[in-house]
Amino acid sequence: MNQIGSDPIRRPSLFGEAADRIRDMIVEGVLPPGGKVPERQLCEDFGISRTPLREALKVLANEGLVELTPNRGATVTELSVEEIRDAFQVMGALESLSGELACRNAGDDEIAELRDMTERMRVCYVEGRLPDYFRINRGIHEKLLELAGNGVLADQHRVLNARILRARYLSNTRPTGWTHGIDDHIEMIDLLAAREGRKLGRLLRRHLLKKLHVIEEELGARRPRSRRRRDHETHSDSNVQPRDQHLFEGPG
Amino acid sequence: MNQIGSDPIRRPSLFGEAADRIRDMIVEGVLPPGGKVPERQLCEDFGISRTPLREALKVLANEGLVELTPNRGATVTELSVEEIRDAFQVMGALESLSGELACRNAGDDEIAELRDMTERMRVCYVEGRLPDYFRINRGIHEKLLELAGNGVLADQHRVLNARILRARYLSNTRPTGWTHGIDDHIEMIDLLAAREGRKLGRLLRRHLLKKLHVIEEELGARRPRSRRRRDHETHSDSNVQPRDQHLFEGPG
DNA sequence: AGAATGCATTATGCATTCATTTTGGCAGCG
DNA sequence: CGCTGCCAAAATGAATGCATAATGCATTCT
Repeated sequence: MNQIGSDPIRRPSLFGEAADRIRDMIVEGVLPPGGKVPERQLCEDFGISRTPLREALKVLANEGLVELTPNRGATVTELSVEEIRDAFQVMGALESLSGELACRNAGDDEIAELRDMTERMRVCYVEGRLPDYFRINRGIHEKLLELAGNGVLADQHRVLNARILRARYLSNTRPTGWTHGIDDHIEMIDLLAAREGRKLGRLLRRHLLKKLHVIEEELGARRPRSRRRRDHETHSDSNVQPRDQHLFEGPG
Repeated sequence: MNQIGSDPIRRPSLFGEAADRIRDMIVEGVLPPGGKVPERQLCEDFGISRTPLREALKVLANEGLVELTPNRGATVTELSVEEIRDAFQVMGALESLSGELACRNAGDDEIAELRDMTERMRVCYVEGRLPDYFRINRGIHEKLLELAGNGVLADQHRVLNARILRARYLSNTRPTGWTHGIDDHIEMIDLLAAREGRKLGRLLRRHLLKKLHVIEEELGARRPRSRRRRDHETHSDSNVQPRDQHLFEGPG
């Protein structure tokens, strides 16, 4: 995320900080889905007045993390299985584009750097160091996004990422089906080096879909903690929506 | 955009209205790119105080329409050729997904409705009624988005649409190269009826890219009214970035 | 004379205050 | 015994006030 020059913009603005912190609290589940956002409480915790905090809430509402109901304050948006699926579908499209663009813009040195990161991630994988694994994994995807060189894409990705990370924290990510990630990432580098933009895009999409299915199984196993009374959406725990599989795999 | 029940949420909130109005003013060019947002002035015009208006500005900043610099207020973000290209690339990915999902969810009646809309649009085309043409055109894309049944996608689309509409108003959209739209739309319906999701997705992407090229030519012809001193981005007016063409057309 | 500096004005960010709505509880009634 | 309407307390939305940083201009120094 390098700017052109040295950071010309800093933001010690209270509302920006408040937005970041509340966003983190929502992502990490400190503020649970469906719960009210304690405006007064947060004001005291952050040591700020209501004005900047309310400005932050407006932004978060626009990002889809909280819901503002007139005269009834802010509540953290629910995390339905459908919304998680929706978010992953969109993220798949964004990452696909990210991969295609990265294929065009990446230099050999940057590809080498990514290959190195992938190798390091693989080591973390075999050594079972999850935090480092996730950190490098995130770094790789961010690097691809940076290589894409599309600011608008970066914006959309960042906003959507918050909504998706919520799902991860919600399902508490036990490393189920955690195995597929490595193979995909190795293939990513090869496709990137071969400048196979469209194939890389499709791979990124499938990669993301796998993550979705892992989370769906997690949530299906431990039962979606909300609105499961919508029983017309028969969520059979064994076979989770193969139609999406078909949709995204598609004909090669 | 039908909700499930009757609209449970309305928002007579001042900040929401202010955000919408300022957004429109920016999109329509009333507030020119690079210009300052006259906070005081708008407060008087809207008959509201500074608080809700400032909240609206925070939201618009998050949408990328204005830029907030600490202690120096809000300025309308510049519209560089690069950003327009970026926005269209992302929009291409979103509409592509929209088409794929719509292919899965559309019922025969809805396809018939879309075919009817397309036909009416074609009539407006041959009769040269531009406003109606654009209105129906927009309606078709919105209908596809609705059929996609992905709320997150709808959100992202709506936000990005504002940034893209700015470009259209900026280039003042003379109907240059205006002809291709019809053929594409007829093909869309056929692909939709044939449930060719991926092909429809690719078509929507190409369709959007055509629009981009039209705008790029408009802007290239009448010279990008800002920051053209960045001459390392050689914008040859004749041949506008064929690499994107290749990127998005791709191998069938 | 041109440029730099200090002062006054303005605008911005945040805190505080005010009006309105919602909510919880209680009394009255069915 | 349960339900409805009313009242008080809390909370929310918006307006205003205040301290600080930025802008414009006049003065002064070189």
